[in-house]
Amino acid sequence: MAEPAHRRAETRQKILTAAGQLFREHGIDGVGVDAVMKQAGLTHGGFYLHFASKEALAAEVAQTLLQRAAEQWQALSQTGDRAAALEAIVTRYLDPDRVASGQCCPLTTLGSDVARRGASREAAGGALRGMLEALGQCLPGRKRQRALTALSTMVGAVVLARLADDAALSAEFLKAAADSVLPARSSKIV
Amino acid sequence: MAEPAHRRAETRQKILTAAGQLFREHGIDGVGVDAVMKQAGLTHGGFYLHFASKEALAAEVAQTLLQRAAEQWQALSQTGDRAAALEAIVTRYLDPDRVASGQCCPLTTLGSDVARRGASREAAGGALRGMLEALGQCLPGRKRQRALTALSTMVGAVVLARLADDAALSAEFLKAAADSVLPARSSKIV
DNA sequence: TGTACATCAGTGAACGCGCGTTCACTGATGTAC
DNA sequence: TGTACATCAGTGAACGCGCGTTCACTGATGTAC
Repeated sequence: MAEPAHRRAETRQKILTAAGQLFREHGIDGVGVDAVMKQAGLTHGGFYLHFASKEALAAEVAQTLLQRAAEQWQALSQTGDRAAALEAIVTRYLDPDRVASGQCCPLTTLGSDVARRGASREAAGGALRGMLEALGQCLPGRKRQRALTALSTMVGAVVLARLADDAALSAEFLKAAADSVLPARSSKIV
Repeated sequence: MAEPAHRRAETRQKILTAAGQLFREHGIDGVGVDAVMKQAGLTHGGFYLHFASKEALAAEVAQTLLQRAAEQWQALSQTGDRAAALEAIVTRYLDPDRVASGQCCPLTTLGSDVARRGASREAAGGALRGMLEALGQCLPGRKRQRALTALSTMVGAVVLARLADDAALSAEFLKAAADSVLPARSSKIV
């Protein structure tokens, strides 16, 4: 089988995945169409069979990644008890290996690219609202206030960890953020 | 008078200032040498009398802005009592007007540019250490831990405020971060 | 089952624009006499 | 004080590379008979 339409969609997906990886690693301006296609195992000419322009690809990548991130948080926030859900979200988000690879939150890796292009501004807004909602469901007390602070702390920690020039400082940021957002944890661990 | 050497240094400074403004606003890749020179009131040809390349300019801009930011924090942290110093640092950093303009912390506006270019990586590290030190001097208790968290929260709040697609959400992030870093304040204001 | 044809995803050479960089020239400023 | 000359910051046209985009072509896959 492998009907043509199916193969086509598969190739399109391969391009999206390749771009998602490279854009987060080197920024949208730091990656050419040819590099994306090469990573996807294709040659650059075929790109325009799947996307109208590089800018259109960038917008779709940003939107897809942001939406997926928010959905993952919301899924996690609805399983198990609140404390466990929060811990799952936070430890995954602040995992040093994920931060070191380009796999981490698109807010931190594509944030400035998105902020500057009008394109996916509202996708970013939607993702922010989704993530705040998910956090709010896991947090006790003044949910809104705490969710806003927790998200800021986590995003800041990842940004700073990626910026720090030595691994020890990076780890300090991630650990301090986790301890701050998960108050119970500081006694659990040690 | 206006000896030639003096004028030359003045022009160089004008270019640095123009670049600092434009790079923070549109990203390093989003601004051409001609735009920088135009903003400085010159034509693009003269650029290479002052800098070896655009990349060299970018490195110097990043380093200058990062260093200045750290020095300002350190200066503030040594004046007055601790609580006042902390409040001065935090309210200035999270001022909505400064965030909305490109004037805010270079960590948040040039962060990803710096992280990706090897160039000014260690300047960023130095700035981080300086800012943590300044914060630590103003905070009570477990200084290191608190400084790491406070910096993450403030940086994250600014990043998210710039990313949010509506002004109300931006303001929420900034206010929540200020209230979180300045615990006394939540009762003061209301 | 086998052959001829149609479709279309993918190829890779070529185009052209933008931008970083160079360079011959200008013109203002400071110096020598 | 005035004139001729030297210096050099700044000008703007031109160059060339990189990269986004186009297009004529290929070759594999599926269909008709």
